[in-house]
Amino acid sequence: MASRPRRPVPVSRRERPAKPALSREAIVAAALAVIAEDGVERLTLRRLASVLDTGAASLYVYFESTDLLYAAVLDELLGRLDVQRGDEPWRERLVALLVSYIELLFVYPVLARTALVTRPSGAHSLDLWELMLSLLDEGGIVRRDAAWSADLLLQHATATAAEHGTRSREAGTAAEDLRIAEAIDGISQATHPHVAAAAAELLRGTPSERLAWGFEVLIDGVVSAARTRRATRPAQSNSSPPRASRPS
Amino acid sequence: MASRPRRPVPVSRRERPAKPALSREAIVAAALAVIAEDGVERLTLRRLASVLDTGAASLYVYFESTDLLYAAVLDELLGRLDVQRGDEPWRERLVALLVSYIELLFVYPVLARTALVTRPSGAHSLDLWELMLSLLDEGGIVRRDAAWSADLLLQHATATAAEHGTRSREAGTAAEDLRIAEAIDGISQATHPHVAAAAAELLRGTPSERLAWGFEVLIDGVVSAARTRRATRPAQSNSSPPRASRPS
DNA sequence: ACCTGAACACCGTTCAAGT
DNA sequence: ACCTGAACACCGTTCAAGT
Repeated sequence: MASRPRRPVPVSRRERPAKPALSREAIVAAALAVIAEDGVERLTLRRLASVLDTGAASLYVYFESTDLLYAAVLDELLGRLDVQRGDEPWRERLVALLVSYIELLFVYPVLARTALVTRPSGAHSLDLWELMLSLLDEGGIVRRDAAWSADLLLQHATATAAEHGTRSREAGTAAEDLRIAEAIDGISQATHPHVAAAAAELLRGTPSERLAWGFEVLIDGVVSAARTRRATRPAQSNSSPPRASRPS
Repeated sequence: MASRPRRPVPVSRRERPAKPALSREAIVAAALAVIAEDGVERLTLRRLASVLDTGAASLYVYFESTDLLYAAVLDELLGRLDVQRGDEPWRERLVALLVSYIELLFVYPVLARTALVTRPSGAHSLDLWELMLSLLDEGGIVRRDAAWSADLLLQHATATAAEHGTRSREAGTAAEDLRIAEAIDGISQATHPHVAAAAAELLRGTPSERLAWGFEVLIDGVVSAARTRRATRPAQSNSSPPRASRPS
């Protein structure tokens, strides 16, 4: 071991190229390495740039903002989603897909929070949407409802991951639980009878029980809404109204 | 919480006292002033401290973190929520309440994003929960479902405000729309037939149409789930399982 | 066109030293 | 206990000057 130099001095062929060429793919790959090494909270432009042996400014050639970078990283991670399911009914497969999605996001709450605002639009997100829409189609949900339903289900999953994932990871979880418990203790039976009565229920259930319940409720709602619409408005027009304007 | 009498300002020579005493109330009031003047994006500890003529460190005597401060500010804003409704049926009043809530949060997307992680637990949030639970009770939703349902409905509203409020306010909205339109244009009919077919539907509808649809679906789901549970598990135990453990 | 160092304009939080 | 200035340890983004 004495003969082995601690650090390979520059040779003609470097084993680890000091400076890989920049590209969207290389940046995303480096981001995954940073996440694996330091956790997703440490994924900043400066940290990422230092791994790539450059300055943060260089990354702006490939991504207009950190949010778009995060979206690309999440899209890459979505490629790891295990979506293959056998011949179960559509509803079970849909729930399984959503659970996989949320479990993935749970590990990266920062990405979940960004995804709420800047949705990934890469190839793997497209695959996810395709699968969700095909499952809803299998379930007999009409196309218009299917599009909005997929959006609703994904938003629910993303928001739950953003909320829950963060809290479970931070040191403040115990303090947060205490704060909520205190708030509940202070509830007056006289002024807030329903909250007082429901307090125990609010804290009840495991996260996965609540998650499963939430998905069932959403899917029930989607099925029920689709049924209602079919019954009351069978001749719904499919012509496109003008592009949606956003409320100020 | 009874309405506090307007603070009798001691008539001194100063029109604007240079240094009001610090307190949770004074800090929240100053935060509302900062928001009104500079917008909610400018609500930082440093900015807030400068309005209060002190250093940011002083605020830590009253709030452990910015998130808890934001939660207190949002709770105060929830006091402005117009919740009085006449004798409409529970469902209409519930939707109206949720729409009011979301319209409020729309204006303060930063607070909405924080509320997703650190829920306000002040007096006005308690009032909101009380009203929601009483409406669900009126709708015949059993207690356990009511608690989880209120949570689901509020999370949906908060997440929608966090997502949409931000986007409509930022300069990047047009760029974001363009990005999505481009992603949709690039969809292959061969590999993603359902997405291609649903693309138009995905962009359709005004925000308020989608919002209304979402609430209807959620409430349908809640009603449907409650009905199913009543039918299939009438003798559900109310004993408390051990405190929920969070998935790692 | 791509890349860079340096600068710009900020952050939240902690802490020793006051009162 | 409350308050403070200063420091600590960072941020994302822009821009002029390179190649």
